[in-house]
Amino acid sequence: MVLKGTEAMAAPDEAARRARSDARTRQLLEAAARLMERSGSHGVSMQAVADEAGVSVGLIYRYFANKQELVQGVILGVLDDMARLIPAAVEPEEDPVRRMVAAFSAYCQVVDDNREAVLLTYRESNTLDEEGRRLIKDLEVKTAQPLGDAIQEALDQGLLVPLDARVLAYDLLLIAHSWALKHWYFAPLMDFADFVEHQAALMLSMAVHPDHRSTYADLFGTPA
Amino acid sequence: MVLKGTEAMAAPDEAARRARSDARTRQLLEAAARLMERSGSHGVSMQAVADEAGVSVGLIYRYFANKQELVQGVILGVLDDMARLIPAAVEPEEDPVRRMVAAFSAYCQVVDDNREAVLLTYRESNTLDEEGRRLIKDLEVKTAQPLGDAIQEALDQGLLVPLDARVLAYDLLLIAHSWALKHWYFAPLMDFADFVEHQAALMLSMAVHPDHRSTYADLFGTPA
DNA sequence: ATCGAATGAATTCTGATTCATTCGTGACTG
DNA sequence: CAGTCACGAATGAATCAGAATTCATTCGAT
Repeated sequence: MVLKGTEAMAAPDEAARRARSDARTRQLLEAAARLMERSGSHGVSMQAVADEAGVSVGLIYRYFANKQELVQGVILGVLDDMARLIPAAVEPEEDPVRRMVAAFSAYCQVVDDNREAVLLTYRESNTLDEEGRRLIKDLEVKTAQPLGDAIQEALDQGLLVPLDARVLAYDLLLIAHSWALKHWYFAPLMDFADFVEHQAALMLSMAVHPDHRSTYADLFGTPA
Repeated sequence: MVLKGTEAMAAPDEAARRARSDARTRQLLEAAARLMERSGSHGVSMQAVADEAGVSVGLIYRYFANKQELVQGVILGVLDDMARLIPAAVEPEEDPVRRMVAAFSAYCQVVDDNREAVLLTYRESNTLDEEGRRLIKDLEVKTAQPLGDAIQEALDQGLLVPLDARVLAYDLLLIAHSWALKHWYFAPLMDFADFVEHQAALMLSMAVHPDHRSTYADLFGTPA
């Protein structure tokens, strides 16, 4: 009876504990992200993260085994955001070419919203262990998936010139990243909206089959 | 007379000193580059650099005020290589479109030869101070110059569709970098030669004016 | 004999990690 | 119902480690 009693209690207890623990984890990751997006993981001490989160250093070690795990958590958080937001943006579009543009725009938007975090991914992923790097690569490939799918669809429907969907998808992913990576170069030339429109127009003039260009005239913009 | 004598001596002395000092500087930078390209600047101690170069730690501080200056030296060295090699590769070509391809190929080649160093640039440039970052940005822009010039020439001769030369040049620079940045993704799909050909073909199908495509049929390759 | 070059042990700093201690809460008992 | 017991959560000062940097000393060439 006593045993059963503690078991019955245990379930809700356990749930409550997990909820509180998840909240703490999120709180710590948010604090770490705020700081690291500004100064990189090496520029941020565990003490600083603790201060930012309003807790003590020791507590961090209850939730993350060491600093590397904390950094990895921050990066995975950003990639998770992308993996959620991009499919959502693509979904409403019907036409494959318009899906391509939607995916690319959404990707750019997420990059713009997380510019520093994208840089963090490039800066820090090499400091992680093999396992961590694999996770990050897998997630990144996953974020490119909607774009790749749209391109493949468009190819299948004969809307594009012959090309390798995986390569084009990754080129575009990289160009979206470049809004963060080379912001110092692009930002003086154009604002974010121009960047997206211009790059999307380049992509389309490159990829869309000549027979179908007229269908998408509205997407081509008026460069230079 | 004594004064004049020491002055007369001073000139050759000074030259010899500078020569030896330059050699040391190069020796140290090469050792540092070898190590850092493998493990990033944070993974390499001054002691390790000294060992690799076969000198003592203290000596490094005679040539570089601190570690940051050493890291900065390594990065600037890579960019200097690029600034030298790329113009040389472009120079022999006459036709602007072929100059574009030559510049892009050369850029890719330098990236391939210095894959780890390119990564180093992305990883470490944020750890430098404002002055160092400015230097690096300036040099990077300079390496994109030959490509940008070729594009502008081609534009002026009406060989391309209307586009912004600066943006296209930087997109291509980034795609060349991607051979290092995303090597884990591209390398399983294709070898280096395929990468260059495929990406160059994409660029041309994007940029070359339809009226002139037939002129460059040999460059388009046969994708997918 | 002089002087810059080179050495490397000692010093200092920085910041990650630990752990003995305290806190807060919920449960049990008399 | 007050008292207190148990236990996980939280603290933060102390420890530890790993480098960066310094500097008193030695070396080698002119």
